[in-house]
Parts: sequence; structure tokens; C-alpha cells
Amino acid sequence: MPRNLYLGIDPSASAARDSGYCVINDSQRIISIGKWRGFEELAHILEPFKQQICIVGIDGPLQPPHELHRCCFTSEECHHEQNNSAPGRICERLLIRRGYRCFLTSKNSFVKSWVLRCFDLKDFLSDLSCQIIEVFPYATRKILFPDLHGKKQTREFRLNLQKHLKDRGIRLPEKEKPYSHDELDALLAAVTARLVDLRQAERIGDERDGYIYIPLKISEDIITPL
DNA sequence: GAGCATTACCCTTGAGCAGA
DNA sequence: TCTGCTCAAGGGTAATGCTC
Repeated sequence: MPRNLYLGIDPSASAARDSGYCVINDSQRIISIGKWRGFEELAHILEPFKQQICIVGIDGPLQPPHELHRCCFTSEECHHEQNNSAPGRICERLLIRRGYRCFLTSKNSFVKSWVLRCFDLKDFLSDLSCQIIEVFPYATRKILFPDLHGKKQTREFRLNLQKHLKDRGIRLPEKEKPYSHDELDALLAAVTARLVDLRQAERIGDERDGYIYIPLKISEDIITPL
């Protein structure tokens, strides 16, 4: 069976809240898009596709800075410290330097539970035997749709993003309400994963702290309309 | 009016930028 | 140099809208 599907995931901090997922094929057709909560539910959703998934793009850190460990995000008594004066990972600092603001993965992050769940998600998906990469939908959005502005939570912004995606040949299944920002971020994560496979993306970071993948800035023909 | 779903705002940390 | 502002993402919560 050919591996020609790309999975994007936008995880929330716990199973109590909705996370987003999206599966697209090599022609950018959306195969499945929606929400999930527990890992078991996600596994059930992915069951029909798992043999065909080529690359998984996750919107979240897949590893801590090299001087920190998992315990730094679970225990208040952990004594690991970043000796480096700057917090976060190299890849995150490079993104900020390029103008793509992001949160730094550090011990005093206010979203430790989300960081930890991203690590767990990577472990959980390792059974898929495909490439698992870290992506940053905000940067993908900025590169592919530089004229798109606003706050992603707002209804107006999401409708506008859907229109931009449609103009680029990515047609979302008709729905009464606009898609949630979780689903749209997951879609952008899947789009980034496809671009990685097409060698139209670059990786930022280093071996010790990990890499974040973003689209190359060749924009117009990155996504060929259908 | 009750109950539920949706929306939008505020809070957190930290880097970058503008202006005093 | 210092201060204040902006804004990344997720959680909490108040406000709003809709259905029964």
C-alpha cells in the first residue's frame, strides 16, 4: 500500500479539551478532518489510514531543551537547569529571530501539561512507523498567506483563512459552522508535512534541541491549485 | 427561563521593537 | 538604557446566542 497521506495534529493540554487532526493526500485533498480527545480515540480515527501515513506533523514541542528532561515538566522538585543563559531550544530562538514569535519550552512555561502531552503524543505515534516532525502552523500561515492578519480564535479570521486555503486549492468539506482553530492548525500542520516530503520546506534548529519544519519562502507555486 | 454551545477576552513568559 | 507595548498558545471564564 503506498504511503501517500500526511497527518497534521494540533494537541491540546489534556483529554478534557478538544484537539485537532487532519489527513490530506499527495494531491492536497482532505481525506479526514476533525477533533479528538484521548489517544485511544485518535488511534481509532487513524486506524483506516495508518498504513498509508507518510509524515506526521505535530504542532508542539517533541523534545525538551537538551539540558532539561521530562521530569522538569512533571515535578516541581526537579533540579535540572539550563546553564545556557537563554531559555528554550535553539530552534525556537531561531524562529523568533526570523520574526515568527513562539513560546519557549522552558521549566517555567505556563503550559507544562501541554508540553508534556506533546512528548507523550510523539511516543504514542511512534507505532505508525513513519516520520514524525515538529511543525509550527503560525509560521506556515505567515509564509503561505502573508497578507492574512488577525487573531486565530476569531470567527472572522477562521473564515478568512478558509477562503485563503480555498484560493490555494485546498477545499475544506462543506460545514454549517467555520472550522475550529484546532482543526485549521492541524490542516496547516498536514500541509507542512506534505511540503517536507516535496522538499519545499526547511528545518530550523540543531541535533541537540531538535528541529522545527517550516515552508520555504517560494510561496506562489508551493501549493498548486487543483 | 433553563440549559447548552459558541465566542471572545484575559492571563501567563519572554523576545523584539519603538519611543522617551 | 529603560519602559511599555505586542503577540505567540492553551486554559479559564464571562458574555452572547440559540433551542426547547
